[in-house]
Amino acid sequence: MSISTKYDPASIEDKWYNHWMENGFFKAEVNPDKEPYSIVIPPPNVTGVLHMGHMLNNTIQDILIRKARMEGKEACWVPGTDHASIATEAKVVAMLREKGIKKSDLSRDEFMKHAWEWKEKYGGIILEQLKKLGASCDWDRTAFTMDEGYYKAVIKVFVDLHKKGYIYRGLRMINWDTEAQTALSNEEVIYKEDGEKATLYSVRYQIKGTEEYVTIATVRPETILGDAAIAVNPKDKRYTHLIGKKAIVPFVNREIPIITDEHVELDFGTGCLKVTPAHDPNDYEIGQRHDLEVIDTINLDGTLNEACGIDKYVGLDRFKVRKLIVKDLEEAGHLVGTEDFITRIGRSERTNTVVEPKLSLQWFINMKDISRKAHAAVMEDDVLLFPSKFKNTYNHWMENVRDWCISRQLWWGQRIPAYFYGQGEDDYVVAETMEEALQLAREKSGKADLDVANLKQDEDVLDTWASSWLFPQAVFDGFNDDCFDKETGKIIKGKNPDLDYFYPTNTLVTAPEILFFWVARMIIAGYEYNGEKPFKNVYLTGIVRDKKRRKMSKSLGNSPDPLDLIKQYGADGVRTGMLFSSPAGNDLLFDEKLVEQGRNFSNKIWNAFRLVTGWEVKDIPQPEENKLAIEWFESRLNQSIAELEDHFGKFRMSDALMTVYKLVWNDFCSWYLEWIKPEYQQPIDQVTLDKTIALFEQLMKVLHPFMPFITEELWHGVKERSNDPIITSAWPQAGSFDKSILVSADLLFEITTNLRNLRNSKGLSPKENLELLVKTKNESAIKAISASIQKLANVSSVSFAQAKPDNCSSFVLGGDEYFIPLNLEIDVEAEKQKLEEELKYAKGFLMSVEKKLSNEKFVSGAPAQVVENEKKKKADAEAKIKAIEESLRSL
RNA sequence: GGGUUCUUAGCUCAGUUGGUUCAGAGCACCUCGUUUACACCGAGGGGGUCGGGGGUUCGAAUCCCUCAGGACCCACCA
Repeated sequence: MSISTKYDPASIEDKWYNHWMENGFFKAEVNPDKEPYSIVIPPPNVTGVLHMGHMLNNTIQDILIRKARMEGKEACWVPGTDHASIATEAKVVAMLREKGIKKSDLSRDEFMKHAWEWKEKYGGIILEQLKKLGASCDWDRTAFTMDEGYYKAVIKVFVDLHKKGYIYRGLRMINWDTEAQTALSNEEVIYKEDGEKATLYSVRYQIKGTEEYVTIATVRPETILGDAAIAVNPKDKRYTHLIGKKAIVPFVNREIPIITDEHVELDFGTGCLKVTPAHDPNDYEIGQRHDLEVIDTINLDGTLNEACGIDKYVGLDRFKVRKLIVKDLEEAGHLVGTEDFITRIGRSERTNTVVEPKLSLQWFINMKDISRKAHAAVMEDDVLLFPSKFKNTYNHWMENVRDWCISRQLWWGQRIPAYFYGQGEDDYVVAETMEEALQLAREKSGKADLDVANLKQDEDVLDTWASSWLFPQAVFDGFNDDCFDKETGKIIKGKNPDLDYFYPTNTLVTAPEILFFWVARMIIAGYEYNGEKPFKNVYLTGIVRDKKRRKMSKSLGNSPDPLDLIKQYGADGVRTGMLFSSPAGNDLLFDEKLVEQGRNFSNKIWNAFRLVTGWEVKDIPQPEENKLAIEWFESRLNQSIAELEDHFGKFRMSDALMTVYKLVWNDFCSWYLEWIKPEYQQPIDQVTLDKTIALFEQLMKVLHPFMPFITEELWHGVKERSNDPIITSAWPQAGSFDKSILVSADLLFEITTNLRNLRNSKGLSPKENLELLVKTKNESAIKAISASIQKLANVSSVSFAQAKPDNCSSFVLGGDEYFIPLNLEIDVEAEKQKLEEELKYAKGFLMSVEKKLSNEKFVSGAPAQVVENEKKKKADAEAKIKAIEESLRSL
């Protein structure tokens, strides 16, 4: 045999991927004769690189799409990338900085030119990497969320939602990233799990006209200069006498009122809260309730401004000022004390800077009404979440849905199509183009002489999610002018064949982290624009962690390079490795050993192939036992396929793989092949070989979605079939199976195992021939499998006996006794002990069964079937006990 | 603080409506084996009483209560 004993993935993976590509097997188009099956990829960041999370996620998608393709569906997997405005802009800014270019020195157009250049250069690397994994995406459909059509779709939706009254502009306290200088949505603010160390400062404020002081506690003393009030709880008796009086802000000597508000907690700090409406969300709300002045003392870049009233702080960073002011307060005698304090500081997901609450004019989508159908869709199982536990989370979020801040103070993204023609807050119009805007502006302002020069487009761009939430429609060009009706704000059916055919998509595979960021919003957009869900199933993968349960991250250095892994273990090995340990909805504890197991599995398959294709065929009769082996494996295969379908139906991918894994390794390799394998260097009969190859082909098919490369290679290895690749072959259907054959084979396997065990314990070589004598009431059952017993257990003869011959070892199965004559000294004591242990167990078991059966309440209360089963158990146990006792007696 | 959820062999997990020996799987582990597809292998084996306690029931890993310990989501105390 000249083929290597090791499977070498590197030598074939590119070959087959190119073959699939060249033949257009990944392409999907409208085909009325076929049922569509579509998946849209969760678009990775355009400048991102492949990490383990992508590997898991895309492996699952590829499995689903390949299976659907084999099932004869028009399988369409749309790939794409996301422009990821903050992340990408940050990268571009950093790149420019390295070149010595400041963003602030560039015009918007110049910056965008750099950004596009960057995108062209680095964008899409991640998609190339996905090809190495075997991803069978329809690459001709590759989408980008800033493509021209996509860009227009986003703008159309903004205009439409504004028209429908869902979009509004408002002054709100938002999360401000002082480094990226943009607003962030709540979801983009990260709080460290255990909080962060901070210092809680106690500062005293003098009460006007007295020598009395109130002491407040704060972690942000730099905001003192923006204080507008001191608040106490109305129930707090300690301060009742101060209510209505004025306190004096240190240094600036502003007089601020002492007010009461329920928000203040009695037992925190001193019970006095300084209220800084400009720099704290809660304080802002208190300010609203009490009509307090908003004194904004912090600039967009995090430095203090003139409003703080102290010249020496102006222009300094908030954290520097904090240090300075603490020192100043101390010197002035206002600092009463400090203590260490653990608090939860919000940081920007993208830049990691401490988020500054900031009042600012931003654009929002009012979520309450627009999300109603999307909420119901999940609750009523129109959209299914896997695992379903996320239904609760989804429900909770949707019930408390908050308005979505969609403006970002960046350049890289879809620019908000709002055009201002005056200084007033309301002096703007929203339109797709400058021309339309001009017309609208003339109408709204009543100034017919307005021209383009008088219009100023909003500088901000939209949140990235405000583009990716349209992904399922936009990738099929669902907002083009033909099918998107601007009057009704709906996508009309019958105008876009692609969309009509592939939408709604079937399954979305993504991470739970973006259930609200993305999934919920896509569902909202689906109902808003198509009046229909964007996908039927949502499979939520776990997070890939290392074996210590730490999240994989660059800084920890615990994340392997996926491409290295593929090089080392093969794409199929990596795919199966990832899947071995990813139960639905649970985190994947990644361990390279899993990938090793995947590689080993590839090798096992490879060697089964070598065996099956290595025999010489001769015109000889088919051995009796081979017929049984084939019948048995056919039944096992059908049983396994049924099980596999069940797992797939429930999105239990790990279990699905495990079913196939065990079928191949245990049933096919360990039992079937040993069963039919000819003696060394002996030929095989034609019938068995043909059947075996056919069975092997079936195995390759069920393996193909999991392991596309090796299965394609071996599919072509067993037969010349240039125009008939496995990727488009027909998925096997689960046929019926003969239960009696499975039962019969189980007995065969049990006998074989017992005999192997005997050899093991007696130190007998597997090569040594043994004889088997059976005492049974059902000789025909043994006769049916005796040839197979001889083959599998290396037994020279199987015959029947009425009593135990001398010098035998024995075992008991069911009510039957099996004797193996040995030319050895039998250790009678050991045999006895073994049998007595079995007897003890059997008797104990019988007792528990009898106890149940003698319980009248059980017999009358339990269903007839259950009682019947107990009776059978009793009879079986009795037969077994009898056989063991006989064995013991004859020792 | 509000909510959701989990705790089954050394590890990662199955265990559908309580009842077929339901206590399972894969990996790991131990013993033996250089057998003629594969040592990236083969054969065999030992491990848990289902987080603790209480209850319902003829019967509970499976239902209820309680305690302990995780995880996640939301909100957030200056």
